[in-house]
Amino acid sequence: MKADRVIRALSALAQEHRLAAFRLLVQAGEEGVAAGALAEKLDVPPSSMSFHLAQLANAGLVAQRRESRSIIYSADYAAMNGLMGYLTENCCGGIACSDDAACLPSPQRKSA
Amino acid sequence: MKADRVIRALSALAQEHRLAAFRLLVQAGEEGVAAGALAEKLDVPPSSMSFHLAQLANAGLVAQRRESRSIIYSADYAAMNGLMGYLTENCCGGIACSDDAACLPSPQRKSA
DNA sequence: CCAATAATTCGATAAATATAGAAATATGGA
DNA sequence: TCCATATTTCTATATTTATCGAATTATTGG
Repeated sequence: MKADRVIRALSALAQEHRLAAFRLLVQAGEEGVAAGALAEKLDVPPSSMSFHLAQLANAGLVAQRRESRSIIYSADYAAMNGLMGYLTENCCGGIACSDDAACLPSPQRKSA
Repeated sequence: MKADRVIRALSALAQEHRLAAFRLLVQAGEEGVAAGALAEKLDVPPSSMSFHLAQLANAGLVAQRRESRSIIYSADYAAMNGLMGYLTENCCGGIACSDDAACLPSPQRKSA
């Protein structure tokens, strides 16, 4: 993952409503949630919600698909993984990285 | 980890120089890096670097200690873990979370 | 085609953030 | 004490971001 994209992802998540929306999407799974439903659940005007969803989409954190009149958003788990990986890259300079308290469980994991 | 603190952490990381600084600190480990060394390495004026480091510290992502004339910054790995955990909480609604392509390796991990 | 629904884009304004020079604060050594 | 070093705080300015009503675009059903 490139630095520029990581920053867009972090910026996208660094906002109350977007963070809340993303978490709802993470929990919703592949099925996703409609834009309007998110707006209602978060008590945000539709135009504001749309603005925020556009940022999440631009950062590649969510996918969108039309379903009849609604536009359904869903979390992109691969992007989320990429973000985590970038932050923890070369954690601790390789030393003591398996130490429970000091570092992440599996910082440079590529796949299961 | 509380939402407010998560947002401060994400905001802190969502900036070119701060993200770069944090990554250097993550890689440096417990030893840490002096403020001036970071400023030089990132080619940022000392006052700007100080501003950015203050944000990282305020977000709880880094610790600082004085060592003679220098102030040494180091990454707080526990905070980083907390951030990751928050983002992936209840990933996929519990379904298919072990699936390699769909979700994180160990999203709700509490300790090793 | 027309009305209703769902969402986005536009536009104007308010608020927060980044930048960096200058001044101030701490530390260590001669 | 005086000077050099290391960093932070102050201050001003430029830039970016958030908000949300109004207008616009897309879809469905009558």
